[in-house]
Amino acid sequence: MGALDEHDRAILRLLRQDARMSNAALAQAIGLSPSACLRRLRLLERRGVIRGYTVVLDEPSPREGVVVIVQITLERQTDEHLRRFEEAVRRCPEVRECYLMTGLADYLLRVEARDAADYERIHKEQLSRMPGVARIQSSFAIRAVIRGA
Amino acid sequence: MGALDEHDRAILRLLRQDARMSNAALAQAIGLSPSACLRRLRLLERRGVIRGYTVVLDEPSPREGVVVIVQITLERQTDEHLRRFEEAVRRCPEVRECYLMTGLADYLLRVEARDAADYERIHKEQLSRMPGVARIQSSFAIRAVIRGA
DNA sequence: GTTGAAAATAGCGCAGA
DNA sequence: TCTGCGCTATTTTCAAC
Repeated sequence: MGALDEHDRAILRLLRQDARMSNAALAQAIGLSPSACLRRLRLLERRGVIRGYTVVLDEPSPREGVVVIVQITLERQTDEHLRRFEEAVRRCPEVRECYLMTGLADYLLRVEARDAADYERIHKEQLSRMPGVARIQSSFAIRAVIRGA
Repeated sequence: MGALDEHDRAILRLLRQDARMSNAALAQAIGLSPSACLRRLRLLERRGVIRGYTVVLDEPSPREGVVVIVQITLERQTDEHLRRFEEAVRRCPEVRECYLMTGLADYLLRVEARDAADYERIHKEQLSRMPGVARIQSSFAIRAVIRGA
């Protein structure tokens, strides 16, 4: 049931590049009729393969921003709790990386903010409001020696 | 020039949640006519504020290898010690990111290895031999939710 | 920023391989 | 079951105000 065929993969590949392209253009690109293409798309959404669509914003120039390593502990570690938290974290553009970890904390995040005040906003408005969050521990990077994306 | 007003921010906030929502719905949500809303959207795209749109998938594109978050404490934090350590860490290709941190540990690294045995080799032959290293604490990532470079 | 009209698109039922 | 076709409501897009 969980198998994606060639058409499904083509849909995902194209939408990754431009999620706002019309279904008509999408259909033509993969060589299907618009209705067949749309039906596949809705099925991918309903199956949960596609969680949503988001805008890619212009990133603040990497030298200016401040990097914060955030360790987050959830109240519970059930599949449902993990799933809901991850869904929220994927929608937060300031979170550049996120790993489910072994050890004390559940998640390790790399967050990029413009400055300390901006991080305070992200902490208050985004991180602390994510579902199931029990504890947030933030460590500021003084300097990047080797920088990620 | 670079000022985003309340309407622009509303557009970005809504598109972050669902980039495929229709311009008509977007316009209604922010209280503007569809054409005014679309003009703002196109302007945000042309200005580069909006870089693009992508689909949020259930799983990040799978890549091979295991991610290990490594916290390293140095024996001393003098400039010379930091410099020599950083020089060594830059030469180690398995270290994908490295930050000088506030808090308990001095450095936080993201290391990518092929598997656990490969990480053991990196730990033994590279990390533990870096100059001035007092303590190495490794945490394995179970899964990448949002993946870095 | 708004209105309105024309073109394009989405979304749905239905029939066929 | 999945595809393609036709139809209608909705949406996009552009012009004029």
